[in-house]
Amino acid sequence: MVENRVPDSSRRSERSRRAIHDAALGLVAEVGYPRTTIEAIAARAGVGKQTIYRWWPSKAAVLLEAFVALGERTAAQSGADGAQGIPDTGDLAADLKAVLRATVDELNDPAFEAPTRALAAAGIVDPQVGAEFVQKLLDPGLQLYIARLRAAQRAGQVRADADPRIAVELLVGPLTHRWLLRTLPLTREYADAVVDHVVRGLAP
Amino acid sequence: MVENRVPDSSRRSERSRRAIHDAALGLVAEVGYPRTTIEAIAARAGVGKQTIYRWWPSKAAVLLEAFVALGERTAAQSGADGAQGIPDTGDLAADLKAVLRATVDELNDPAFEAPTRALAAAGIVDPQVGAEFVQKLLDPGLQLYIARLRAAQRAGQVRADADPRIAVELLVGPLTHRWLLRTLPLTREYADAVVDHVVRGLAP
Amino acid sequence: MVENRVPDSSRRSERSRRAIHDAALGLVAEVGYPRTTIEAIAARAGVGKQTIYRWWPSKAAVLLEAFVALGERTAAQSGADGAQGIPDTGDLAADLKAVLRATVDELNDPAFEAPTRALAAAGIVDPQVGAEFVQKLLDPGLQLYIARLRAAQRAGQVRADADPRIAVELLVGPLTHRWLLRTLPLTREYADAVVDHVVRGLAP
Amino acid sequence: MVENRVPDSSRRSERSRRAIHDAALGLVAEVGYPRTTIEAIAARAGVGKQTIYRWWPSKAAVLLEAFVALGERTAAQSGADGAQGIPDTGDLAADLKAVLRATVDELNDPAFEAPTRALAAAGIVDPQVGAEFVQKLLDPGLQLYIARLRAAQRAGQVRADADPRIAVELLVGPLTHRWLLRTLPLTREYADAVVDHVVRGLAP
DNA sequence: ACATAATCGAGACGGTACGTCAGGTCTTTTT
DNA sequence: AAAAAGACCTGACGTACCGTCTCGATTATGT
Repeated sequence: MVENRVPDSSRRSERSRRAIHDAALGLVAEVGYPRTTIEAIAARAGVGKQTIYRWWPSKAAVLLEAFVALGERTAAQSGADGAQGIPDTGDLAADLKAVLRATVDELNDPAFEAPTRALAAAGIVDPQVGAEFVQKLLDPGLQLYIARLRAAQRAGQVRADADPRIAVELLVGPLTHRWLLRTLPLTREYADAVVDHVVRGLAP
Repeated sequence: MVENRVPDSSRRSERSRRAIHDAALGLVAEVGYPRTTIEAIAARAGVGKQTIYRWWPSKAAVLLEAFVALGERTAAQSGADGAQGIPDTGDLAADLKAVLRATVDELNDPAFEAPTRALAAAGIVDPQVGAEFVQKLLDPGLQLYIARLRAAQRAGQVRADADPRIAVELLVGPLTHRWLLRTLPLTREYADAVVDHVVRGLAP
Repeated sequence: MVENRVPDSSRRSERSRRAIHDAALGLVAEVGYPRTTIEAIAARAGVGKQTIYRWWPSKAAVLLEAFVALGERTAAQSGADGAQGIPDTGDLAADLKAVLRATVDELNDPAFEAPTRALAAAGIVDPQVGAEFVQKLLDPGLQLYIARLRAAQRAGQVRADADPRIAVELLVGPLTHRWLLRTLPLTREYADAVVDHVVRGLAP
Repeated sequence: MVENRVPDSSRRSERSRRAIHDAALGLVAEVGYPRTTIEAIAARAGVGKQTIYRWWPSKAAVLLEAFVALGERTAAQSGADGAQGIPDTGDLAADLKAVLRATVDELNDPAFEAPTRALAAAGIVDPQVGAEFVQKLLDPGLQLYIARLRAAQRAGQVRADADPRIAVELLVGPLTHRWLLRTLPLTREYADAVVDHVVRGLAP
């Protein structure tokens, strides 16, 4: 008979969790993901190793959670105003360009780049991690595009038979491709070009 | 003063190199990339560890070379006829669909999937590896698309001001996105849909 | 700034320590000292290598401790009666011969010979090891001789101005010399001859 | 059937042999015996490793030969006058003290100490090496003592029934003991004390 | 208010793999 | 044929982390 000890999460130390998040993010930024070890995270967080193993299944899971938490904190701080959607000025191409340019800037920001790359790579190899990565980090963003595209559809700017989920990938896929594989530099001009092509393809 | 001993590659054992390639590919297929250790590769190849460290900078480099060599061998075997280009039946969409469907099948083939994912992930994290990955594995394929798109341009089926390099990414990016991040299943239908959208966007 | 992590010896596993002792002694007896590797000791003891590196500075230190522990166990077992001194029958030469003959036998016993030679050799080269060797294994024995010689001095059988510490070396040095350097076979007769000469030289 | 290739020693390069001797002695002096590797000897001597393996069975053998050769060169240089024997002034004790004091000085000379200790230790563990060590380095010296003691016997200063070979060991053993095991500092006074005791024991 | 039970920091433990070093053999090219 | 050079297989080195485990020392309820 297996014990299957399930820790009592109501007793969990919030203090330790935060310390672990911070240590993980700090280490990834400083020495890179592969050299960020659980041992080092524990040491820097002033925490026993077991405390990490008790609550997370893998190093990637720790970093993923830390990253999500960071995102939430940042979002909560900057936007008490509410959920940031994609603006709707009526000009679909312009709206998409505005958002994708911001995405380009973010992807080129070293502070975001290192952990994001690490998580993406981990998710590519480990489906478990990948699923969480997509669900927690990627999907929320993509939903906003879908909403905006649906609005454009209702406004008659996009063909009615186009599947918005596919349309998002037409926009985001090329950007991701360049960024992940570093085929060519990821620029705002490139984002604009992608939007132009895609919007033309979606026109009624 | 740095020593930087450079081994004499003219004395290199071709026998060992091949054995290492085979061992690396075999192990990745059997136990997966992360559990493929240099120690195990050496043992299976009947080779000293030093022989690996002497000639390759990392596990990823070994696998990459092995994979490229495998591709070359396969190509040489199947196509004594010559370089496989993308067919040109005059119908751009149909031609692209044919090739991308084959790509979808390949990406869904477990035999190819494991090592390719591993290499892509390694390349995402390590620019060195990434550059080689792109140059050796990705680019040759992309060049074929570019050639076909240029032909279409000359035939007046594609807008003259469209940049073929960007056009390729519009096609390949979305596929890659789905495959790498596993957002949704990668199907032939999806490939067709992508082609349709992109070709429409490229039309004069 | 040096880290110099000192392990907490109160948490040390006595089980492992004993297993390591046994493995070390066993291996030295079976394959000899130079082919007794730390790796093999760890494997045979069912212990991680780090557990050895954590507590001992060198292979020689392990063997030395194991040998001393063995000696203590043997002594505790055979002599609950108490400390074995050198007998004092009143006849100094006879008493010394009795003990030195036993020493000769021990040195000729293959079970003792191999590890003792190994430790002696290690101590000759490494002063650290040598000091411990002398202190733990050699000195206790020599003290007994000194005590016996002092008694003989008080009994008027030895010149009052003779230094017992030097006298011991006159006895033990020649034996050690033959044994270590294998100049000639080490026999009981030789021991007797040495005693005779030395006792004559010490006579008042 | 074993090949047992015996190299043709008439073709041997005297140049290489000397270079190897020098390299071995230099390295032992600089980094100590254990860290003197065959690889390093070959590199410093500008010689292929095989050249060493071809002519010597072990590292110890190389050093031993180098050391003997050095001794011969030194002897040939200083004493064209002839073989250095032990002086015979008629005063046995004084003559022995003179020689043993010189020995003490030599043993305390760092330049001699390192290689001698290394060779002694190697010989203690490996009988092959030990035999050569005794024969080439130790015995020649001891023979001189034996000759001097026989002369003293003839002169009636030493008991006729004393075995000179044993007498030598009574003299040399204690010195060796102290030096090898580092029980106490090896001083000229100690040498004198040993001589006094031994000579008294040998008196008729 | 306190007993009791789980979490916590700490870190020793059995392991696996790392990347390096050297050993001794073998092959190639030079002398 | 021996020698210089050095690649090769082997095996051990000492280190870094892994994930598990035990050990007091805090908490943090729940009676």
